Amino acid sequence: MTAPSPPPSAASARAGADAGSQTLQLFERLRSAVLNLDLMPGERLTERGLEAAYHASRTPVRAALMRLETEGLAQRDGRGWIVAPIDIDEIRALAELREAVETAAVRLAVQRASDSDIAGLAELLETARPTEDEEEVVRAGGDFHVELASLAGNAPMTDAVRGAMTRLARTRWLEVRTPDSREHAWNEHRAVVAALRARDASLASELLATHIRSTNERLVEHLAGERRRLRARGLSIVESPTRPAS
Amino acid sequence: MTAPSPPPSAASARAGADAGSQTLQLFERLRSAVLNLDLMPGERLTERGLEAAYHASRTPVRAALMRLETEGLAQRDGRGWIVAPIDIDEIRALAELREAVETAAVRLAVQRASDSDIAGLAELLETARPTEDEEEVVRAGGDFHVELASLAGNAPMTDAVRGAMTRLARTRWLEVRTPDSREHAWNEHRAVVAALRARDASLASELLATHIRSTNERLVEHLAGERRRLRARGLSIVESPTRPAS
DNA sequence: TACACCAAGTTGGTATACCTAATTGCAACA
DNA sequence: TGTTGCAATTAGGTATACCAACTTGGTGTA
Repeated sequence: MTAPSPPPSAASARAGADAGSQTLQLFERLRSAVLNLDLMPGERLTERGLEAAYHASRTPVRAALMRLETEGLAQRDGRGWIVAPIDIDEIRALAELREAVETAAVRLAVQRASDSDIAGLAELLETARPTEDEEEVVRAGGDFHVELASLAGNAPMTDAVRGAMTRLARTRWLEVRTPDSREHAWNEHRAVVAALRARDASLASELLATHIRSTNERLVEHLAGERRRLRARGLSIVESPTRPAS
Repeated sequence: MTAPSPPPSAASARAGADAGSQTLQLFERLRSAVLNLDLMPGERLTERGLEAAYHASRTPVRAALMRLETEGLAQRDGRGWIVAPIDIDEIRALAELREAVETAAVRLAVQRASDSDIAGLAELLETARPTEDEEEVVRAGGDFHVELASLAGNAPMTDAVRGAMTRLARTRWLEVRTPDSREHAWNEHRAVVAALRARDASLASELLATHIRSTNERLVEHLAGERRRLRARGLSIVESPTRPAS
């Protein structure tokens, strides 16, 4: 196992220095490595390997792995750890969850969001528009959905959406490859904001549901179609039999 | 801090013996202590105190605390830890999340659940009926909703419902105090199963939404009303200003 | 009496040593 | 040649020592 990110030059063992910073930084670095596919889905992770690669001791490594596990980015594999595989069934399931939660959230947002809240969301959308940087587009797309959900003023709902977007983050970069689909998604986002601004809960909800569903369908089709090609690039995509419960 | 559960008589430091068992047992004991209110909401937890009280070392204590944090049963408080307070706004928010997720789940269950799946759920309901033990009723009530959600065959949805029920577990015992409300909730559960059996998605969804909403309203009213009395019993209930996001 | 200041204790963060289970490799034997 | 068995290695689980930040209590001075 090699260090996916350049290790800090002087990560000397300053025990206890600026509390939590070490653990948080390590977590962020591991998280980025997983999301950037520097650590490939399905890859084995060993605590001692990460310890060496990131110049941290096992305690913060374990803490980071546990946090990654709760985010669905790492999993236990027997006694050990693996980077969470990309699971096409999970992607489908998360889309269903998102549709349920986000449509409910936007209905609440219609009631609760202030005009300035909505203006802020619209602004976020506008500033994200011109970006050509793919990574930035993906991040902005995820942010939009999280910000939209947050207008419901319901923290657990926001957390649920954020969690789903995190789990989907590694695959969503696939969907924005073409400028077409990029433009398409952006227009749908704008339509949702317009309906929200018009305080039309049913329209906003319906537009959002359609957006989530269609975007996900394209993504899943793409993933299934490109499966062979992606595998050749070292990215394996599993398809677990639908498990009724976790 | 005293040991809320009887410490194991011979919890000698058998390092590494039966892997994970120590950590899991500690987690379960801490979790039970929180859910049983042996550790009171808002109470300070220190890693060294728990280490001493439960005869475990800090490593599994920290792991257990981190897991409790992801379940919403413990929180960071500055550098330290506290048992998660009972937050009436969080309860309201979780009810909204549940309504969104569970109604969507039951609609999916109408399409996907087999007759035997539904029969199993009905059986769970029947066997839970005669129980007079309050704690058992609460557990069964939570189990019902989780099992119902699981019939959608969507693991993230099931996890979301389970997580919400866990966060609500410490307050739900309040709602079943009267045989009336107990009976009431049980009847509503039965009606949902009947609609599910009849493959009537809209009816099942509507019944479930009403059930969740009305049960939660009763609970929140009760909590607000009994706030003073509960505080006298050492149970403080906070009401955080609605935070738009976590 | 009030307040500034310092020392001791407490606490979470980190590093690391040790334990046992599981895996791996090789060798001896059938 | 295939299989069994043991030893070395690896890896996660656990215990614990040490660090720095923070808290607390008391003391001495203004």
